[in-house]
Amino acid sequence: MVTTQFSGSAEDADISRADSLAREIFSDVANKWALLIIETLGERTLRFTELRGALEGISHKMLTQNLRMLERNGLLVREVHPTVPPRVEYTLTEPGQALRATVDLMCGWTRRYIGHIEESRRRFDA
Amino acid sequence: MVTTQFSGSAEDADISRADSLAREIFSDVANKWALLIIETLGERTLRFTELRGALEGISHKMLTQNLRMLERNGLLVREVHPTVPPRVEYTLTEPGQALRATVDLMCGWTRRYIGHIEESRRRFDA
DNA sequence: CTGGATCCAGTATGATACTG
DNA sequence: CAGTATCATACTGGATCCAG
Repeated sequence: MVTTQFSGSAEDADISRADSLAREIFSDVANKWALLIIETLGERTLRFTELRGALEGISHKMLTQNLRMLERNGLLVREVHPTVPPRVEYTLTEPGQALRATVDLMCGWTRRYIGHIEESRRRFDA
Repeated sequence: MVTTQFSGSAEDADISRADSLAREIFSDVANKWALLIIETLGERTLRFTELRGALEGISHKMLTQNLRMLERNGLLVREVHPTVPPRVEYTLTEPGQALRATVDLMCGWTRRYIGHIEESRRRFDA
């Protein structure tokens, strides 16, 4: 990944820069709420409050922070309708949709191994 | 996922229990270090110190914590060789390997969109 | 409705020292 | 080498209040 490592040439500086950037992106994206937002927004465009309801358990602040972060990375777009009261909609971009595909797989993985894991935990906790 | 929701029947309790378990698993797994460990260990069995070297930036404590958590969930096995000095090896299980496949995709995603993202960030930060 | 700002508690994390 | 325990600290995340 992340550890791309071809090295040896004169572009070492570029490579390590790209690596650290990849790390940074990975750290941004590889967190519970970010992935859950991507997953939820994958199905359809949602407003702030709708999203918050769908996520269940996320705080106002967390949602805002993560949305800003995802917007900054270009994974979603924020559309403000200048009405009153304001109406703001969040939509996944193409990169966001692409990421969503991988999140779907993780969700599928969870469903598939949930039994395994529950059993493993029982054994471990004993 | 996570939001499985068939509902309506008498097994609602079971379903919501499964959902909360799925949530829990997802929270465990969807974090930077856990995924990076899975990814690194995917290539081959490693010892504690090797793993720590490969990850670069992780503290002794964080590594231990995450390894315990992954072991508890049955994503990897911890093999202790009773020699002196001790030798402990960590290997991905089948569920672990399966998860690794999805992490690989995330890594691929990062590589593919790293340019997009860098550009998006520049625009956003202005 | 959306979201920024602030305050504060709880937790995560790192450094260090110690054991087998 | 691997791992635990302890401690100090930074940071995260939640609650609340205010504004457009």
